[in-house]
Amino acid sequence: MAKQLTIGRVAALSGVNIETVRYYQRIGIITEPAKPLEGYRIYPAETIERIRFIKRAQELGFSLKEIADLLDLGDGHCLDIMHRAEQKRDQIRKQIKDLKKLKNTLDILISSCHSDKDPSHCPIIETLITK
Amino acid sequence: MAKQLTIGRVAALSGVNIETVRYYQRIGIITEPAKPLEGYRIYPAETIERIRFIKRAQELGFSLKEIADLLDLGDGHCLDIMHRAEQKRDQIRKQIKDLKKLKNTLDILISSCHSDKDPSHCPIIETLITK
DNA sequence: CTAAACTCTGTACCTAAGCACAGACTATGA
DNA sequence: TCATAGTCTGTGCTTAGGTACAGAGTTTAG
Repeated sequence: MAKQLTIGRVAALSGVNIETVRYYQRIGIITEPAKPLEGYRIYPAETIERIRFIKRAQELGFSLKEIADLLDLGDGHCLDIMHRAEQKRDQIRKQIKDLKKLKNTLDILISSCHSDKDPSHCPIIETLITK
Repeated sequence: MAKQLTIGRVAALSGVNIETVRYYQRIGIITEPAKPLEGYRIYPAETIERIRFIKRAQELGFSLKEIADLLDLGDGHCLDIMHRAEQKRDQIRKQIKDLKKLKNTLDILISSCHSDKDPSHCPIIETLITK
């Protein structure tokens, strides 16, 4: 019998831990094949594609929940998908903005240390305490 | 008897949930006063300052673990504190860089949708599937 | 004095994205 | 044939930062 796609092979071929495959099944983001009366479950090759899809979408910053939505959209209209991507981009934009503000604050605090010559008095701690 | 600082007042005055105070005690980031033989625990006023410190440091992007370290540094040298702040700034810098890259990728994908006139074929899905 | 409000203690739950493992079963290679 | 390796099922643990009780005791305001 030719090598069938059991769960371990699916995991190896898609580059994830076997428990991750099971986890994806539990949360319903991939389908668990029916268990044959004897032997192990056999997976269709598309499962591997699907897991790779999930992993790449994760790299784009999508959560598994969001990816589930994307997958439900299935062969939906390009406009829908684009809309999700735009929302995600807006989220990321906002995150970048917040982080820049944070960095700015830290920059100011750090440079106030540089200009301070007394080692026992720290402008950062000062700022954290009084406000 | 004048109003004593019980846990509920500490929480109210420092602007956090009462359970948050208990949580901070559990993880050892603030000290739980000894329980008197009768009555409730009474907190020193410094506890309020400490919680405010923690909250402000959180706003600067520090985790509770990192804040615990900061607090352990106590009246440490300004240079040490500055060093922590610099490390945090570097982390944030990297985060910003990663997010920008992500945004860039999304920008490209989104604009490829705009230029595509077939609604049943989506360049984003295409990109996620094939790679 | 009594009811309402508060505290204490311990435990369980939440999200997100998995990882670990025990015990039973099954398949495969030599 | 038999050891090794893989699968199945169920459950519990992880990080981070909390929140949400229940049930018992305590304090306080009216």
